[in-house]
This record gives sequence, C-alpha cells and structure tokens, in this order.
Amino acid sequence: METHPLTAREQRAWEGYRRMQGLLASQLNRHLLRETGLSEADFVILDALLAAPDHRLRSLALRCEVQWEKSRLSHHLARMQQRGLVAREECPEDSRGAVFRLTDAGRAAVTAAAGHRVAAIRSYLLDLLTPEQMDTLGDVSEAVLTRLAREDPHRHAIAELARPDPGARSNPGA
Amino acid sequence: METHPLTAREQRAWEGYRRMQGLLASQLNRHLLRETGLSEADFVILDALLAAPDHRLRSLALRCEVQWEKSRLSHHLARMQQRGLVAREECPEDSRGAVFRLTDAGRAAVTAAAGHRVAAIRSYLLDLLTPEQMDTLGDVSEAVLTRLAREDPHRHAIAELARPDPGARSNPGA
DNA sequence: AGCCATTGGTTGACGTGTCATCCAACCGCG
DNA sequence: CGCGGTTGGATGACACGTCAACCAATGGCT
Repeated sequence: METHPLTAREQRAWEGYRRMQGLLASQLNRHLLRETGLSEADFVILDALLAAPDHRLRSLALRCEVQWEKSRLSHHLARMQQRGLVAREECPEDSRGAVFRLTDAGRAAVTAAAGHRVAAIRSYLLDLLTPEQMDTLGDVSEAVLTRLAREDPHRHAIAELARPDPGARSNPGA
Repeated sequence: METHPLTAREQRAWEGYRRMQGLLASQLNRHLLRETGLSEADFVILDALLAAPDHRLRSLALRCEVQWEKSRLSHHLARMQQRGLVAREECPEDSRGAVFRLTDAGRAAVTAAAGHRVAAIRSYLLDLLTPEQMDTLGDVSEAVLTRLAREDPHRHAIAELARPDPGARSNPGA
C-alpha cells in the first residue's frame, strides 16, 4: 500500500489526539470509579435508563442509544444486574427481547455520581478550552461520527433510532 | 457536590467527543487488526522500538515513551514476546531492569502495518478536517495533556524523559 | 399456512487493562 | 559500610471488550 507519511501538521494533530484520548479516558474513568464506584461505562448505561420513560429501555433501544456492540452490552448489563444496578424484565412485544430497568440502587448511584462526573469533565477538558475550541471540538466530532456511520450503517446509523433530538435532555451526564 | 449541568455548548462538545472517541478508537483498532494482525497497542510499542537506537529500549524508557501504566506495559510486552514480536534482554546498567528488542518478525510486521494505519487515520479523521480544525485539535490535545501532567507528575510528566523533541521523528506512525 | 432469511440477545473463549502486592536492586545518608 | 526508602518490573485477580457461534422469535414472501 502506497501512502505518504503524515505531514508535520497532521502528525501534531494525530499524535496529540491519540495520546490525549487514551490518557483522558483512563483518568476520567479512574476518577469516577474512585469517587463513586461507577465506571464511565456504568454511568452511560444508567444515565440512559434514568432518562427513559419509566426508567426502562429494551436492550435494542439501549444499544442504539449508547452505540455499543451487542455482546459488549449484553456482558456489561449482566454484570450490572449482578451488582443490583439494573433489573432485567421480559419484553412484552417481542419474546426475544429483554427490557432493563433502573433499580433504586442504580438510580441513587447515578444521581450521586453525576456531579462528580461533570466536575471532572470540566476540570480535565471543558474549562481548558476557549469557546471557539469547544465549538471546533464539537464540529470535528460530528464529522468523524458522520464518517463512521457511513462505514457501517448498521452499526452506527441506528443511533438515530434511540433519540433524534439530544438537545432536549435535561440531565447533562451523557 | 454542587456543580451545574453542562451548557448546551459544552454538552455538544463533550457528548460529541465522548461518542466519537470511543467509536473511532474501536474502528481504527478493528481495521488495523484485521488488515495487519497488529492491534493499535501493538503498533505503538513496535513503532517506538523501531525508532530507538539498535531497535532496543529499556522498559522504563519505553514506558515513558508510550505513557502506559507499568503493569499494562509489563503484561502487553509479555504477550508480544510470546508472539515473537519482541525479545527480552537483561539491562546492562540496572539488574532490576529489562530491555526489549524488536525482533525481525516484529520489524516486518510494524513496517507492513504502517501504511494501512496511516491510510485509516486519514480516512476516518485527518481527511475530514480543515487545516484550522486540525490545528485546533492539536491545541486542545496539548492543553489537556498539560493538565493531566499536573494531575500526576509521576505518571505523565516523565514522558519528557523519553524523547524531548517529537518533531525529529521520521516515521509517522506513532 | 409454511418456509426461510433476518434479527435480538446470550454465551464462551480469549485478549486487554487496572489494581494491589511483591521482591530484588539501587541510591542517598549517617 | 550498613541501613532504609525508593524504584523497576513482574505477577495474580478480576473487570472489561471483541469475536464467533448459537438459538429462538419475528416477519416477509409464496
């Protein structure tokens, strides 16, 4: 395969991004886990259930919302069920399906964790940026997400199934 | 803890970034693994060794270079040794230390993988950005890395030990 | 009504990363 | 020279994520 090496400008953007995203993700995860007992992955799931009608979502809809692979979601939900954070119910409209409900313990945990999480996100990322940088980060992310959705329409584009208008959310966590 | 929810602008930046970084990382990793048999983590290690004098680095220096936790590095190097990609040697100046050398198989693998990796990084990220967006991504990454280094000087700031001048690199991969 | 392809979700195997702990070697200090 | 604190690296346990395979239910088509 014939490809040219990255230019210095590309190198700076890519290398900086690559290093940053790994360190930031693990720092935010470590911080949240230490402060609240919830991992970032836990939080994302619980937050999606918190926002859902009756604090319930079918696995399929939840998968669309968080955009995880199905076996990742299945395994993670099983572990969260074991910890008492969610409960599994039958799906009334499709016997193949599973519905997951936020338990009282799960609700308390995610509610308590939200503030810690926002504080860390501000401290390690948002408060460091100018308004222009923040908007560009949003633009870049949108462009990449659009590109990824083209790559595998089934894997990514189904995200629209879950919630077409993210701006309507009142809870900021996820 | 009393923190305000994110503003709409902050939410767009954070939520977009959060979703994007997870999907991008797993797509790049999946693509590289499928095309070359090397994971992104493999590549980063091999590329650091490729660039090192004699294609050798002490574990400590390698750890500074890639900025991983020590047990992550130790476990990963053990697996790569098992696959014949690197070889472990004694450290001549510190009996506690270990030196890792790129094997012929490792060198062939990382050399063959470099083009695929660059092509994927361009396709999924760099080619989507304007020059201004690319520079801003670099600036944002730099700001976050600086912040993270303050958080735990021992964990992050030691990166300077490995290579003070990244611009001197001729191989673009890592 | 029956058939068949697709789908929703689970499961097991295995690679990966974090945390805590351990141990031998190093180095600074008295 | 001896001591004690620190360091470099390994190890085990366990949580996590990917891949392939499986199976029952669904839905479209004849």
